[in-house]
Amino acid sequence: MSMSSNPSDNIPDIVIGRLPVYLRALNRLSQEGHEVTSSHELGRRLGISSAQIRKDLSHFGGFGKQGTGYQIAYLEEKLRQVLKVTQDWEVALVGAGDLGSALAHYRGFSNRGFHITCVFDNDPTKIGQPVGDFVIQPMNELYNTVHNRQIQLAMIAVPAEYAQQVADQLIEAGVRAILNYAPISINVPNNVHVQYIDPVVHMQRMTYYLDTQNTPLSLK
Amino acid sequence: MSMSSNPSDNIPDIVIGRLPVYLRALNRLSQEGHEVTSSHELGRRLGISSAQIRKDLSHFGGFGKQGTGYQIAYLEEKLRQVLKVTQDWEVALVGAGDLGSALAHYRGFSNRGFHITCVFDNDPTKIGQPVGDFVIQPMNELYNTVHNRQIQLAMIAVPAEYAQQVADQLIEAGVRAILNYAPISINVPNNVHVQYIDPVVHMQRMTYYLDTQNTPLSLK
DNA sequence: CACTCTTTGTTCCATTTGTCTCAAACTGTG
DNA sequence: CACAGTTTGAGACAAATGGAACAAAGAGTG
Repeated sequence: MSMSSNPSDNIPDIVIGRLPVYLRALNRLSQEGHEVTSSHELGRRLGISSAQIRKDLSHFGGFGKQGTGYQIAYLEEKLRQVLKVTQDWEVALVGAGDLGSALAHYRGFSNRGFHITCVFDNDPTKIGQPVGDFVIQPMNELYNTVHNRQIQLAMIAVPAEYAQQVADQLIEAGVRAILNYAPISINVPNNVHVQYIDPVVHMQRMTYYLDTQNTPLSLK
Repeated sequence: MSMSSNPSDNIPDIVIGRLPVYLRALNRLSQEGHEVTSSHELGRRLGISSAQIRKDLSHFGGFGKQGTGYQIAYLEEKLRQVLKVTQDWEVALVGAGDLGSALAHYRGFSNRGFHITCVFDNDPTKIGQPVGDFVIQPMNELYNTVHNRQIQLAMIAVPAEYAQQVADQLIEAGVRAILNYAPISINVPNNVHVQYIDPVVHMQRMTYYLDTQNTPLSLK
């Protein structure tokens, strides 16, 4: 019973989805010099009820102590174990346009355990060009590179019309989790996970709540 | 009763959150030359049950026809009305680093109705520099610019340690919806909406489901 | 050591969310 | 115009999610 993070426990996806947010808040708390925290403090920072935080964490074991709260360093370590981010992960990037290049240069990945170690594009003028510490490879090298290195994570940063076929190729090569920046939904088998980042979708989720007013735009 | 998108109906947030995804799929269907679709077809494309799509849409009125399905152009228009994206929206961008610059240059916004029309940064060496069609403004101009133009939408692309104070300034100037790229949770009043984009969080939501294996990394 | 204060983890309950089912409506065909 | 085949939208039901409440455990105080 001391085993934590047993996938057979069938933890709801929605709970897993919150854990990275908790982890991020804990990182910050320890950066700020704190050593202990409570579900109440975390909840206040995150805008989540303290009961929910306690319940979420209790799925994986009792990490806190009554009367005291949670030892931040300890809880961070435990959450990293649950999320499997104690190890580093290699990530394949497909698409070396504006967005892909920005992702390749983004400094926020490596210090949190994700390393883009190969970049693919189908544009002949880009192939061979350096991006970050690597060289852009042609698409026909995708299978071998990803398969041989057993890369399980990929980011898609190609136009929408290519996203599905890129996803198919990645999955065939062994990728099991995709962060999709292309503005389109993709179909994948049940054992493959997808997360979507489309800024416009995120914006459209908020405009519903705003006041309509004819902002006079001098835009062509 | 012919009014759609009455906020007093109190539509669940989770329903609103799916509408932009439906809209995106409809855009694509019409691009592909289709004129009608069905909840079944949409569901297949999006990996969502057809019943859910019908129920979500029925919150806003009967947009379909039995035996036929949905007229794509009509449903697109209706969803745009519900989401209030028939009009264009001005967006303020705070932070002109790598990420902010990439956002300012991203072409995917304007053709979907979002226009970044001002950019702010606190770095004296950046102020006055052109970014896209605009010039980077100092932070002390934020209030007047945002307030005078009645800008309701903003993106935060500054380091985590500045995100909260930037959010506070934006809200004071009248912003009601924030797309936060800073890797930190921010506290806002109830009438202000926030969406988060943190690629690492999205990645960490997937590693839980992957096989741990010591990928031998030759990374320092 | 008694007493107060704090906080966790669990259980129970209310609410929310999603799915199933089906009557009614529409199309197309012969 | 009858009939077979689709598909919507609504209502009933089931599953999931979130929150309230509380016993138990620990810390601090005098």
